[in-house]
Amino acid sequence: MALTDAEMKQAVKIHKALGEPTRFKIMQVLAKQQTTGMCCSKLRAYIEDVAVSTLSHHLKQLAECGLIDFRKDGTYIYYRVNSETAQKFIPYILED
Amino acid sequence: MALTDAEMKQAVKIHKALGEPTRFKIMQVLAKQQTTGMCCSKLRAYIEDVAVSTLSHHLKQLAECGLIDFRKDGTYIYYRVNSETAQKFIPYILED
DNA sequence: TTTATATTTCGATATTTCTAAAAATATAGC
DNA sequence: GCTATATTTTTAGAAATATCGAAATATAAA
Repeated sequence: MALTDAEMKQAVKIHKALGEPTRFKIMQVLAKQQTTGMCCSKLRAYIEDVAVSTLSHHLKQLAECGLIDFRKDGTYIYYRVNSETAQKFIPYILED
Repeated sequence: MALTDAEMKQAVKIHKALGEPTRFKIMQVLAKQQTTGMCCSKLRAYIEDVAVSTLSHHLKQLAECGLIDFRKDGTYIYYRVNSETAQKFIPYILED
């Protein structure tokens, strides 16, 4: 591969993001809903007790490092795994 | 893959370890010295200004999550990447 | 046994991160 | 316009982490 400087910085951010149990769990849940995506409040049902605001912070961090994408639809925002980034840096999370 | 509970915990630890620039750099340096391994003081020459004690802490953390192994030889301790763990969780770091 | 070198552990401090409540923003429907 | 719902941003405190220097440990060599 031979990472560029930018890719190395992204890699560190990605690992930092995944190095926290709640965010790791979020990624696992989203990895199973690849196609449709999932909104913040629905995601919350899958995650152990955590405030919505906290969840929002985590989602922001996952989005900032490129691990997830989102699309707005009315008042909802649907989040889903960015499979290109995931495939590149953490392929194991996409495997069944 | 379908990670076991223990593997998920290890994965979080691994990502936390790599989510810090100095430790990420250490892994990159060690990934190039696969066969021989490298001792703490030699490693230091490759890493930006950091105290030996700090380097030691980082190496301990990388070893605890299974990313690196070490072998003692006199007063030296040679560290090297655990390629099985690396291949499983962060294969990209082993490529070229 | 003394000296030198390599590494780790301890203790203290500075910084970062996580978390949640409250306030703010955005959109939809009435 | 007002109300309700979904989400984000702000703020602040608590907990975790990174860092270093000094002391401790381990081994080798003189």
